[in-house]
Amino acid sequence: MAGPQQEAAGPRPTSRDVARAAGVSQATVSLVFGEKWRGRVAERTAERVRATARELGYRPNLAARNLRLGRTRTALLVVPALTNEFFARVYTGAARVAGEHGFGVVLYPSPDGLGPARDPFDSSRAALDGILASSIASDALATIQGDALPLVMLDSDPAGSLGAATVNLDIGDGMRQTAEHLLALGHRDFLHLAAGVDSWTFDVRSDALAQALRGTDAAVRTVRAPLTVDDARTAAEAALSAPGPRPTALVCDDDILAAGACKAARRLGLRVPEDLSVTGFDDLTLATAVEPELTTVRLPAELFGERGMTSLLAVLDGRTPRTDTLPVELVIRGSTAPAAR
Amino acid sequence: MAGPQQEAAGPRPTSRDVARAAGVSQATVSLVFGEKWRGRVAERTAERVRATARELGYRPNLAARNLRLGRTRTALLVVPALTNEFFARVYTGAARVAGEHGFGVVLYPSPDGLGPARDPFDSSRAALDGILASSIASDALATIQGDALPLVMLDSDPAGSLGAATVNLDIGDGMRQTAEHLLALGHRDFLHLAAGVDSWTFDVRSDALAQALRGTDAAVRTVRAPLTVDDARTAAEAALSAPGPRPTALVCDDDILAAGACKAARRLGLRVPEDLSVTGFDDLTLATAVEPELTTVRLPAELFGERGMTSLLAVLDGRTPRTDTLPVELVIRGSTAPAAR
DNA sequence: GCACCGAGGTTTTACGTATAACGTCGAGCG
DNA sequence: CGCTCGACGTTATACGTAAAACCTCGGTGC
Repeated sequence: MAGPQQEAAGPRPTSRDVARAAGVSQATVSLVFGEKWRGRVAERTAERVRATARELGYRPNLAARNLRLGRTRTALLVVPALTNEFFARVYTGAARVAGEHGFGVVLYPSPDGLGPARDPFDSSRAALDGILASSIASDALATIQGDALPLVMLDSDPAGSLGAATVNLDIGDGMRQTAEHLLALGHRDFLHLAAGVDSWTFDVRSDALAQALRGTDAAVRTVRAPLTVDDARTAAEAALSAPGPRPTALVCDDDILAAGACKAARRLGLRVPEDLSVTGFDDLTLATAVEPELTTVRLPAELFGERGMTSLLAVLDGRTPRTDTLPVELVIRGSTAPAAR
Repeated sequence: MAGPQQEAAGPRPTSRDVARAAGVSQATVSLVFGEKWRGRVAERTAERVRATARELGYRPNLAARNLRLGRTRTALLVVPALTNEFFARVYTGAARVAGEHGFGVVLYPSPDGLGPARDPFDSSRAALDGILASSIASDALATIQGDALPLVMLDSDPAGSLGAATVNLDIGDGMRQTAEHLLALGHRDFLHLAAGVDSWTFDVRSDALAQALRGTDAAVRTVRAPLTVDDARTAAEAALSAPGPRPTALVCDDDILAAGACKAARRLGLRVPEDLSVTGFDDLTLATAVEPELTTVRLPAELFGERGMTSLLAVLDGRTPRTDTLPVELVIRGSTAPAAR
């Protein structure tokens, strides 16, 4: 417990303190800690400096180093909400790559929106080198815009691009795979349960679904709901008990919506998948926790974050990152089955 | 789109550039941006400075400000994994409070462990003012220890405390409420499905459960499993099909484990809750997504993070934070029922 | 008429580090 | 012996900001 602590509190020791105690100049201390002392400092001296530093509990002052070097090795990740497992996984991937390159990741503060009174960047932007932004967090984009920092977008609308590099998920293809799977099972009456936010991703999914059904005799109706189990259940319950022919396939934009839809079905006395096929998106933990397990489009969330951070690091390095689109994969489980006759 | 951009790239303008362009001294610019210019700078001048700054696209250099002020308005949050919804919610609460006080939050890098080769603090600790650490992330604690930074613990073992302020969740009471609920339903044969990591929180839960059953004729057996749905299902399946009398109540340390346990029961042809009562912990999204909805102990995750950050800010402010324990609440849903005779 | 004052600035310095530029000194060599 | 050279350090400076200390000047009280 006694360890290498110094005499209680006092201000943190600086490189100058270490230098004085070790009988060398401040520059030498800096060299030793800079990992760039090959041939500049004798091993004996370096070891003495390190020992002294340890004794004094010295840690280089990051703020000073950042100022001196003009870079901070910190990137900002902008996502709507970490409580959504998808974005937590994006963060995980991004943070891993960042860490491997000695970078830290800061999150856009207060994802569920603190009052718009303050400019959130003013306070919580620890000095940054660059920004990795999910386009879903649309409200934050305006703030980012004014910024002259290097920017990489995650899944941005190619049309409305800011000229920034982008990493995409092939959401449209996921929707296509889903539709073809359901068509092959004989489904013709689709209900599309979409997330409440209206963004361009809604259009991508809707268009892909419509495209896939074109040329068939299948029809689709769309309902929107906020991204919670309860709201999805309510919306699905209403839609499924509406007059007219009941859909046999329920395509959801998210596993959370799908889970809610399954609950709605059960309340209405419908069996999944016998009476109603349900599909999701993301392949969250949720997808295999519910019964039946969800047929869903697996999105490579970690990889998404990794690629995004890799691209950002490339930009910071002066290189031009390739703009690529990550493939997605339909995972067929127990929530889909042949359409009832 | 043309907005207040300057001539393309070039190095970012500094306060000196703004000063020169506005015909004032650098100090004046600093005063204007310091929000502390009441009576020091005439309104006319201040407005002129602001206009010039806007025109040049000036943003104060955070690294320099941090160095000068000796504080960074940044706190580190140490949690095991953000993909666990509980910790994502802790983050959300902490980030909200931090944001309200102009603080940013950095996360301990690469929660699922990058190679131990590098000291993770070296690189990704953006210059910090303090640390908020969940004691669950035990491997990180050693690293933190050497640090002279202000520290607040989340749910720390009171015994092994580092003398740091602590915010606690009353996990033991949650377990007690669970046990009493099940006892009242007539259950006498308990199985305790615990998370795989062995930390002091395991002891807290085990002890509380044992304590609650003391004086009754009930018995409990314990099984451990890693914190995933699949592992929990496997472990529960094995335990439930073991020889001897089958437990009627399955107490899980986490909703994820409980979800896995429910799947195990279904595989074995047991109905939940008629044949087997199952309880969880945390009250995650999962808890109401599965069927039947889980009886579980709701932990105030956001509040937990908020209180922790509030305490940390108090410490940074030189005040002594009160060490309190947050109450938890058993939420009774559909996964528990009277014991079968 | 003069000391005083407050408003509205400016000059100067310090924060802790990294590194370019500059000694110093003993060894090697023609 | 004088000269160069590499190894090992040191001195000096800059990064961009905040703020203490210091000027200047017109108005005021006596």
